[in-house]
Amino acid sequence: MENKKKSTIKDIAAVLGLTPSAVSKALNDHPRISEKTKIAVKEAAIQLDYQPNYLSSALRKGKSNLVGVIIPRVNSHFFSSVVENIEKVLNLNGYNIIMTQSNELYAKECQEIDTLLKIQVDGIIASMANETTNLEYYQKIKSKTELVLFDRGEEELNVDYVGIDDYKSSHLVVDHLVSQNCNRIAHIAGFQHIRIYKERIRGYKDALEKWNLESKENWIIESNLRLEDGRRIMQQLLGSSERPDAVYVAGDIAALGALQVLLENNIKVPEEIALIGFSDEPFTSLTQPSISTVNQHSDQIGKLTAEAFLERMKNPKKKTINRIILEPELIIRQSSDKKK
Amino acid sequence: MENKKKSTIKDIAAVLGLTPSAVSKALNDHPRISEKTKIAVKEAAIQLDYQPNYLSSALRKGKSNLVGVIIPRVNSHFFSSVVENIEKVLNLNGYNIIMTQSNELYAKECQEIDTLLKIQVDGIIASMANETTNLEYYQKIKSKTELVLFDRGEEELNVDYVGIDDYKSSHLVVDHLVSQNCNRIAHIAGFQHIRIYKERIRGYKDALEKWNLESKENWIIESNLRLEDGRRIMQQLLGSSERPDAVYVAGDIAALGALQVLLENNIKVPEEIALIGFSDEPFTSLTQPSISTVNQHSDQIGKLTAEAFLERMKNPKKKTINRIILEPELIIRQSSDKKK
DNA sequence: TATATTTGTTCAATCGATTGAACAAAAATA
DNA sequence: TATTTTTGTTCAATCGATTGAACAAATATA
Repeated sequence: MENKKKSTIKDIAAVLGLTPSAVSKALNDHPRISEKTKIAVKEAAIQLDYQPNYLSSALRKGKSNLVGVIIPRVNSHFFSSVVENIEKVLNLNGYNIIMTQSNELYAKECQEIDTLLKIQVDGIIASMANETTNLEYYQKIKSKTELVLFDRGEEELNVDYVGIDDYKSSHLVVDHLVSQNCNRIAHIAGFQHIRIYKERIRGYKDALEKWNLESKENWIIESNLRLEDGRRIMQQLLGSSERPDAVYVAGDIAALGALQVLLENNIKVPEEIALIGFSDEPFTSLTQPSISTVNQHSDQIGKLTAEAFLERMKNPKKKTINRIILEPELIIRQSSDKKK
Repeated sequence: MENKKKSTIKDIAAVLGLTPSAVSKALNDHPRISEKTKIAVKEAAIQLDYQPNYLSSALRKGKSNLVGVIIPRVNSHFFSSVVENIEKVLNLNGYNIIMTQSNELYAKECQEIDTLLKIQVDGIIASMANETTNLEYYQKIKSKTELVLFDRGEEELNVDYVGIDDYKSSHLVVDHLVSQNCNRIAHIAGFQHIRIYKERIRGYKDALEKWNLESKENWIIESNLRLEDGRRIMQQLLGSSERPDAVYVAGDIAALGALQVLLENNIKVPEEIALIGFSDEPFTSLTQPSISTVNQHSDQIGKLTAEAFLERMKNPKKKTINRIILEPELIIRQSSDKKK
């Protein structure tokens, strides 16, 4: 009763009295095959519910048409939006993607890389886990297949990259806070060993200097930027001798944690302390007050990353590296907008 | 300079002066191969950084060792936790998973199914999209490969299934609310065409009846259970002539939306209106007040689903269907706990 | 010593699709 | 009519690993 057999070109060939190779060529629109046979073959293929055996053609062609995508976590609007857009572009070009998440863990990331290499993907698009400092596994990818990075990338890997201008983002944030008459601006930061967070810190410091504002070392606190990190650090800032009048958080989730603590302590946001997050996660517009944040253009990043990947596939040994840096956009919401 | 060639058993054979078949057998611990050769071969394999070509062995064996997992969305703790646990169990058994999301859309789901079938997965584990009512594509999966469902499943598909007792969950919720002296209990529900939501509604009605409570039809409102749905429906309930004193929401995100509206209207939770969600998403313990909810044992569901799948793979033509139903657990938090 | 058994390896076919070369038939050109 | 060109198809090798059968050598048994 169960009829799980799949039909092959052989079956089609048998039905039409042709050879498998003629069928294959007909399906692939080979110029030497007559229109008549092509039509007959394609009809028979539909009749028999023929699905090409991906494994065999991939083996023969030396190309799986699968692309591995590694992201730190998927329950983030930024990453899932990027992946969605990568998928959209790659699907149009005949690729299918396999999405995996590292959960920000180095060990998991290594395991995922091994899996992807094992199933012979044609290339890997990745954004590195927070934990990752050892680049060995990324070197391994490079030695076996193509690699394109987005958002979280390391320059020394010397691969194609798409991201935003993190340094400039901090300037946008600080400039805006200054315009709101803030002058004691703290920064709940990500870890410096990750390039994007280092850049945000550098931008933050330079922007403060630009405005002749004090830059206190204990106003820059690095963390994993989880919700609980935001809460903990905000509490710490509130307890310090000199309270900031604005906090710039390098991630929205941590910013939410910080906001929770502020509200629990009956601190008026933005009047007493203004708050700005990073990434434009959807919930930032839903909180009370809504949270100002930086839009990273996840859709654009996804699209451009996929295009960079396709470019690389077309030209695997091109020496020049493609680095695409997008302009950040500050989204001003209630948490930093002191209307006069 | 770039050295992206991968070594094959041929290379190993050449190095050791053996034939490829001897190498293959040595690597697979064939009994007829001598210990000495096995050791030599395995050593050479490491030396040459040999990775078996997954495509060729999959083709030969007629088995890809890939399992497709389709979930409605990944930015939900429930689903990502289930997938994580499925992956854990399947990895131990030599399978790799390909995770895809339908985004609750029927069209996307169909597309993902086609992709998975195309790349010849050995089976598919899925939880159906909210939108899905046409089971044609799931029938297609059944006709081509193995299928196991969890959480969102349809009985008429007649496949292995793992989920919780949704009917009983509603009883737990209502019983608890009654114990808190609530007697006007509304239900923000999911759509009836999805079995789990239908069961929750049925349990809710029966539990009300059990306690001789009025069951008003306009206190059961179906939706997609997104945040905005929760907000909209809560507003609607507040505006109605007879306000409920408790609201049972069939999803945590919608419950969060409902809570936001309650707080915005300065309604005391749980004193004036008690609130209970569903799924035990992590944020439910972080809100102020924290939200009571139903724990679906996502880790267990993942583990058991994977095991059901493995069982099915071992015995593809077994006629009896495995239906595993777990006990729900009510987690009482501030939003429904009126301490005496 | 002759024969049977065990052991270690090679041979050759296979999975399904692809592809350049070969070939025959039809059409075009000289 | 003879020769070249075009067209439509088949042949055979290939991708890399697997596997049953075959074979030779070593060992055991009669």
